[in-house]
Amino acid sequence: MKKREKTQKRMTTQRRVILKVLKNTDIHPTADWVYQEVRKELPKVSLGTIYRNLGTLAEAGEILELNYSNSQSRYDGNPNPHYHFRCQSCGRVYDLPLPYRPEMDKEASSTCQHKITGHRLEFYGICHYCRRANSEKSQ
Amino acid sequence: MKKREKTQKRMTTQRRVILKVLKNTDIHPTADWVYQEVRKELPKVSLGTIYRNLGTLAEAGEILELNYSNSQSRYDGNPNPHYHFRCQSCGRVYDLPLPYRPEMDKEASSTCQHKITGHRLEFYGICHYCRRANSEKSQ
DNA sequence: TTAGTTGCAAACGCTTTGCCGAAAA
DNA sequence: TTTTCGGCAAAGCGTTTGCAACTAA
Repeated sequence: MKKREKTQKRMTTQRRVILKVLKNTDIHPTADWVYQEVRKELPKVSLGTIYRNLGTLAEAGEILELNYSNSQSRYDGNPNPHYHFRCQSCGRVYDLPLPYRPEMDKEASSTCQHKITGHRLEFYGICHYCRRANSEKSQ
Repeated sequence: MKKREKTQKRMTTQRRVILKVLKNTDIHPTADWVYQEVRKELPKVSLGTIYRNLGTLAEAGEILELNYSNSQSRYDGNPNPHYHFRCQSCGRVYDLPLPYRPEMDKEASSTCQHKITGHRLEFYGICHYCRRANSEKSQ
């Protein structure tokens, strides 16, 4: 029951380009990758602006921040809840075409006294790209 | 089927105390909390030693590193796969008494070409402790 | 006009690492 | 004796923030 932020958000050129970049890729990029892309269009943009806007957009529910793992966050232009696969070899993140299961929250709620509002599920292993690279290497 | 590390690990006083501290709590502490606890017994221990040993123990499969979220890692003295609940208000992590579901890996595998070896599932919301604190505050 | 936003650079916080003396085996 | 490990402090790295100028509304 958090009170809505009072400050209203402005649609700036920078925010528009950042959002566009994110909506047009499915690689779940890091903040730095977004920075490099946005720079192609707005050469003077700063990394601080990228972070600030990614935060603003995530807070507004327009994108997802995938901050599993304590190294870098990755961002997803698709804000609908869905599951991911993360490659332990290269770090890439992929979407998985699995149905989202809100009933798991209910099941979990019945086992404890916490108020459960959602869950995050991430699979890991070796991605098809790295598997191929490895089998080529070992030949 | 990862190849065993060649270098053999020594059981030092520091490592023993760190492991003991972790096995005797269920709060999924941060490295710094472990540091403070270990210092009560070994006042000269350094934070670097804590981090090195937590890494070694996690690699050896004796503990789990819960590095969801890109802030601080938390550590779990129970190395068996299980699910957690994280409070979005205070950051505490709790175990959930839900059965672990290895069959989800098979189901996910059938939807893609990646080699899936496991998954991590974390529920979130507001913990019972914070709920109580909030309702008291608003009275 | 005015309150949110930007670019810049410095600061931050957690974690890792290099060095050398200490201690397991 | 050999080889890993620990204490210390500095470095690393992704991210955040303070500030003055700028700009959307």
